[in-house]
Amino acid sequence: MPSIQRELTRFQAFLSAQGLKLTRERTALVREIFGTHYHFEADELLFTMKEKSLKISRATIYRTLELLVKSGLVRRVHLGEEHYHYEHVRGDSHHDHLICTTCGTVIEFHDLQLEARQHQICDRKKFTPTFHNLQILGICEACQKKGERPHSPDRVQSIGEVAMQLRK
Amino acid sequence: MPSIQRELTRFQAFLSAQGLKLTRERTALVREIFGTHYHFEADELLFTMKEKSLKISRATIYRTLELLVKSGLVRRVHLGEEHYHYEHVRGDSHHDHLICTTCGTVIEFHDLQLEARQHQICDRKKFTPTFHNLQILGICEACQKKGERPHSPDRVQSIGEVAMQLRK
DNA sequence: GATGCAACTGAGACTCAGTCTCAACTAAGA
DNA sequence: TCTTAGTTGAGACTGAGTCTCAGTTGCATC
Repeated sequence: MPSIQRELTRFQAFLSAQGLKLTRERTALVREIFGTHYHFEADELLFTMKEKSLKISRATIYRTLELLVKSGLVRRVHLGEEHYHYEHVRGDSHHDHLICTTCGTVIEFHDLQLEARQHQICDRKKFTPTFHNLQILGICEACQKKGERPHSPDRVQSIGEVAMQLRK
Repeated sequence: MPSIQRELTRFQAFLSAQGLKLTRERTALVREIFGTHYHFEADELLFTMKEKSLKISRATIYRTLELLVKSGLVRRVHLGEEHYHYEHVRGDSHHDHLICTTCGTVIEFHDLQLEARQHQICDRKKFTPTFHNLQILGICEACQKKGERPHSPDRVQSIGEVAMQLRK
């Protein structure tokens, strides 16, 4: 069970440092986010909160997510769909994603050798990197066992595209 | 000067193979795309065509881009903004991007060692990759010389975000 | 060159994620 | 308890992209 209390305390500290308030809505959202999801979407939250009869408007959800991102508790990521996804920020910081195009599972990884090579490439191009973003799309172990075949990679260049094809 | 004629011929071949037609609008778009831009956006095209008094509707632009992507002449990529970008497909196939967050320059690169390491990671996770997507954000050589400082990378997790901050 | 017709086009309505506005409400310090 | 700045929800708005449909056009055939 995740330590929601710790997240709430950190969020409150962040808010009061900014002269902002910890409201009923913000508390409910933090509980929801850190209580269950690891990767989640804004719309998903909107839906879950409605289901739990906690009416929280779309504007408030987006506003709270923005604050959570600013506070460093949550991170905004592109996981291959058109829209944003969010994920909890934990002790370990940067990581990249393997995304299963069949079941949508997201596997995180962090590889020093890969990062080192990226830095070498930047050096060679005299480019000073500040951030990078890598997603690898494919089929996860479980789906392979179920006999899923990879979607043809030909012509497919963006994950958004894969995601769109999946939805059809 | 790029070989627009070759692209046009290839596009026409693709179209007629599908029982589709090479119209005035499609020809104008192919000329525009292969005549100038290397990386471009749908909206940019809409604007340029209007400037040249070649009235081509938004719907037609998106439809033609879809056909160009299907024909393999053009590739759809996420270059860090909310919306899509497109790029010419040349002989060399896959590559990744270095994107300057100051001036927007896009530098392409392809690195076998990097790809090999990605495959190793997938192997270890028993993940079958079909496609990947890597953007490295930072400051290009020219901007460094102009004394541009990198935008703080802290909290910044998606390029979309960087792009949005740039626009403000 | 004329004809037929399937494919194509533009205008504008629509969608969907996300943002903005504003009047009514509320957390929290004094 | 009072005050007030910050917050909320409803709904209008935005911008990229899609869809629809009536009118237009490329092109194979005669």
